[in-house]
Amino acid sequence: MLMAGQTKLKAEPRIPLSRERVLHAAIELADEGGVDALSMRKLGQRLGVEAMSLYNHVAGKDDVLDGMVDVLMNEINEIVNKIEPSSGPWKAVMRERVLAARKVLLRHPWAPDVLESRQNLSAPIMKYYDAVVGLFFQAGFSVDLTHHGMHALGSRALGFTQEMYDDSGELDENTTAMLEQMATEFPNIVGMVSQITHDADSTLGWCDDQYEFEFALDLILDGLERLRDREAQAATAETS
Amino acid sequence: MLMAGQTKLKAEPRIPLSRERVLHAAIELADEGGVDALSMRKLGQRLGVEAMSLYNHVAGKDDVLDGMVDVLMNEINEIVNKIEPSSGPWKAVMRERVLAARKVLLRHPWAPDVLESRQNLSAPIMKYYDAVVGLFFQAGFSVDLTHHGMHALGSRALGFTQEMYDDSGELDENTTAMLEQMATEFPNIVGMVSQITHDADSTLGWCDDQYEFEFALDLILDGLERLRDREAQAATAETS
DNA sequence: ACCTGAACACCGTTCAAGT
DNA sequence: ACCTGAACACCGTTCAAGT
Repeated sequence: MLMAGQTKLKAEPRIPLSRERVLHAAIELADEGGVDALSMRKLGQRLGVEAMSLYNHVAGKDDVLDGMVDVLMNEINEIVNKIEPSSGPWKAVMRERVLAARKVLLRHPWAPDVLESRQNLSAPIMKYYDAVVGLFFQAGFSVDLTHHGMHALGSRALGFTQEMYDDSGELDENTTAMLEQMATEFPNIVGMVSQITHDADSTLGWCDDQYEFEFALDLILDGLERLRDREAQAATAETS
Repeated sequence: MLMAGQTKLKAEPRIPLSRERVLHAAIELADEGGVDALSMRKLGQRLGVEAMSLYNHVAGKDDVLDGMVDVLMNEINEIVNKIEPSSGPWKAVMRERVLAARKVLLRHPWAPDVLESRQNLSAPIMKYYDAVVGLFFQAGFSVDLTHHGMHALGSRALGFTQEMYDDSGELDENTTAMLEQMATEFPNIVGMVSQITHDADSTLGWCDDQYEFEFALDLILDGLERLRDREAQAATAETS
């Protein structure tokens, strides 16, 4: 007899909990506040439920993190698999794939951290790497060179590298004063930074992550291609 | 009057606490049990003191982690600075430096994690990078190319890369059976792995981290050198 | 100046209890 | 079958109190 009143009072928590809903909430939480903001208690809170209820749909926090990666990788796989492997030279295709994956990853700042922290052999990740390996094969790379290439690319194959130096720092009058102080201690770095910022129009944000990523990616892909051609050349020389 | 008895009873905790002693104990703890095993409470326990006493010598846990990195980097700097920059071709010198740094890092499994987790601009790290930048300059690299080269190397300049795939896995009869199952889902990876392990003498540990690291390092250094030479060639062509 | 104990605000996870 | 509340064993850090 109170049914009407009940549905009116709280219409939100009608959708039943599920593994998928938990994972999506976890991704939202991490997108907003970073991986540190993700706790089982906050996750439960966001879903309008006690933290302990989550354990009915998820094995524990590790399982949540693994699941988040799988959701993300499925999203990436769906996108990169639309790229036709024979739509152009192998390098262009590889580039397009990697940069498409990167685009997705950039929307999820927690992804590099989480990806690197786990021993990752889940199906969606394997599926991704399998396609990359396949692309090398199709381009005539030997098994060995493909293997080394995968290692050389490392996390770059997925579209990211953990940046060691965050140089998005603004160069206000404070830091420029500090630069002079540092000039004696780190003459080469200071020389490099000051010359680059002087040449550019803007003094802030003196390097472009995207550009640097593509530079290194091309460096590696070009190098691998050269090794492939050298290998092929050596093989034909042997038979002649 | 009880002094003799006191010194006999506990002779160990005579050395007074200090920032340095805290940091070295932290490194020991992390070396043994990984970074997760490092807590302020356990750190205090190891030093025979209440956790809260540490705060007299250290600002907090973040400061401990920063300090650990600095201790490590000082050790590395001391070693790599013994390498004479003009003792050979730039690439050989760079290689030797990077691999020497790597050797130290390999003794501290927590280092990659901690290094990547902090926004690192401390003096010992800057000192390290400054020497690398200096080496590029000395080898005739332009400011821009040096800059891109630093980014391309990334954490590799320090001697490590966060491995995405840990393939030290042993291939026992269990996993080989699994491989066949996976063959349909990940044909390229399975093909690559099986062929490589078949060619090699041993079926376990089918790749050598050190070899892969050096392969990628050489790939990048070779690529950078080629770009440097092309730049120089373009410059002379312009003047003639 | 240095160390301590109790306390606070958090964690992940277990378990018996509820419906 | 699913959710809850209390509890356990941990965190980092603050603060008043001791010496």
